[in-house]
Amino acid sequence: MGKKVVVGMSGGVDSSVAALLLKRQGYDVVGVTMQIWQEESPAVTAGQGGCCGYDAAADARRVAEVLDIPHYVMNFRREFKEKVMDYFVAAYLSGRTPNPCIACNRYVKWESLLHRSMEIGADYIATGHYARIVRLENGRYAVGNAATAKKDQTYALYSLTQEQLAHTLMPVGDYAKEEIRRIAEEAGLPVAHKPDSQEICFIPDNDYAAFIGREAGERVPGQGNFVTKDGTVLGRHLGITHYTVGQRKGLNLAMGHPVFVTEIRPETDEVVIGEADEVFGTSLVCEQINYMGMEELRGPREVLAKIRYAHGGERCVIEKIGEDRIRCAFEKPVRAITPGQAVVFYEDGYVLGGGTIVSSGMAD
RNA sequence: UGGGCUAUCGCCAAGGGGUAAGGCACAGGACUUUGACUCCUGCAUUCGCUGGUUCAAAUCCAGCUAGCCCAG
Repeated sequence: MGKKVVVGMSGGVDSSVAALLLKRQGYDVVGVTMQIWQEESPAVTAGQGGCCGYDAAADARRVAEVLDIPHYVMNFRREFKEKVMDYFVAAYLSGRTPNPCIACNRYVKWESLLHRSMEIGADYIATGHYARIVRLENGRYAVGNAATAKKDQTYALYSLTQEQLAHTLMPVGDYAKEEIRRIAEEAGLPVAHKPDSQEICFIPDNDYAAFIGREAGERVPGQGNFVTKDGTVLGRHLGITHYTVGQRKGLNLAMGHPVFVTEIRPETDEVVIGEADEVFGTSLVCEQINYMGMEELRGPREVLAKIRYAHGGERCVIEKIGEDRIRCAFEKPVRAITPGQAVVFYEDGYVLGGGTIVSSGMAD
């Protein structure tokens, strides 16, 4: 028997094929579906696919049967609630825009799932992410770009530690999405044509402001003013949790031309509105750094940085400006640098590291 | 209550006799394992009200109403 690997099976095509590929490679594969959030009625979540849909466990079990591998369901609801949902709400309450997928990967999928998998004797955990684990010349592990830039998910994986990477497999990263679907189809997997996941899994109706309202109750900031950079009041807004930097829709401001959120001020409950060109910035500062491909950042270094999922990346120079603080100066202005979102640094197609954006700026 | 001006979609705004542009906002969809952005589609049988002229009026005429400006 080969090495034992626990595959996190979401019930979607990608993780199903991950299990299939690993089995073919000779691994001793165990399928595990994580229960992570309190399921709503089937009517609400029906049709949700991929990452954490309602019928996740059922679909995963059917796939496991076809693959003839054992399948278990592990309860991670407490971890998910604390590390993902609570973090998500707290970030919005303080005027930042969180990325729950990154938190879920870091704390639930890797910390919790990996630990429990080790406990049951696994050598690795595997997921259906479109990314590759690479070993660099400096001996360090890093997440490398998937074969298909279209689905690349390295951005959401920048926070993994060396230890975690050493015990992680991502077999799907070598293929394009179409190839994965074709493999699933040829193998007769019942989820071959299941739609891709999208939106925030624990907010099926996508009304995240309402979700925050239910979760935080009295703590939700009330209405405030829309103001211009120089303080002119343009109107009232529904509360800062309803907005994010770069946002245009839902402002209800008929200025004659599109206007955007350029800043959120939690201290005064103000949402600053500006022109399209005012949402661009040329620098940012990030914290809570995770070093991946590089062991440490000593001098200034030119890298490619992504400031959101699905961002093509922009050349910039990163420089350490404090313990756990990096400043990033972009070659060209980038749009909507948003506190709370992650910035991920790349070099030669792999992740050097990344952090959480705390502020943005123009010029130097 | 002397004079002048203006009244067209939620906001701004074309149109000056031939059968209601456009922008913003808004709604729906696409895209998307985060929020956004972006893209596509939709959005006044009707032009302050009432009459009149005309084959035909948002467009011309009259009265009314409302708002604005200048005088007082």
